[in-house]
Amino acid sequence: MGRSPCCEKAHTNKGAWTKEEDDRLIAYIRAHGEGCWRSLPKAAGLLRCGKSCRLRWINYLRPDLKRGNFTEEEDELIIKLHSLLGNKWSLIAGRLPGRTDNEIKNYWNTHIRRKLMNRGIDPTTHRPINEPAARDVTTTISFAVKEEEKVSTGGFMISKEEKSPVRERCPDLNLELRISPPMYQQYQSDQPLKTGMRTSLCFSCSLGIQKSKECSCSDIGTSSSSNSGTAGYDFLGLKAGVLDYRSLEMK
DNA sequence: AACATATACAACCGCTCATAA
DNA sequence: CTTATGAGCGGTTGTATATGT
Repeated sequence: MGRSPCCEKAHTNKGAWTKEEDDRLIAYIRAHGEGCWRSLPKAAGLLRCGKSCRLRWINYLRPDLKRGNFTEEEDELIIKLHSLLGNKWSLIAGRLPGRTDNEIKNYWNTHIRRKLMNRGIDPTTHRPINEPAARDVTTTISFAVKEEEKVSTGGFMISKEEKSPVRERCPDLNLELRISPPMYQQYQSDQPLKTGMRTSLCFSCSLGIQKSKECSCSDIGTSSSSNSGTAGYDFLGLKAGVLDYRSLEMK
């Protein structure tokens, strides 16, 4: 079966873009907007693959790009976000206006990795390089306001919880981020459910994205129709204004 | 000055995901 | 449900430039 190639490779240019190609692409997008990348090259008179056009536009030609050196604040934010999100460059880029995923990825690989190594920190795990076998500590994103150790990380609140004696097999490989809706746990554990209170949420709602079509719980609970779009949990601190989840989406 | 090596970053490739037919 | 397609993402490569010998 397989799939057809994204473009006719035999008749496409590769490598660095020329000024003329850039101008053509800019002019076309100004006139028609971003749209179907596959058909764009032909329509714009470019001998380029659609993917190549998209990349060129997103990474270089977009008018809202910042360019220039990264500031110290951006460095630190990237480090914090990377410790939370891993190599999710597009998500990280979503928190840095004017920066692209490709730019951040390159910057990470060329600058920040070395910077962390010099600090004695493993850039992959964000732990001290010489730290003996990792302790059984799991990083949990929690939105509950509890009086426990919290680290503010670019808007996220991170708590470190010491786990039970049950040890995981490969603690070094445990890079998961546990996202736990705290109120749900609270309801389960120590509060009798009030009448009409939501007992469970579909995944969409638990992420704070209530899609009316797929949502299986929109008819229960207390969320009114007026705010159903943002009902559900305060995912990544959305409601608290700590982090706007929607802004994590790309560009 | 000439060459070797390191660095930075633009661009490509292959894959996954979402969606429409 | 299956398949085809387009878009997007992350890893990797290629090349221009900087630096060292």
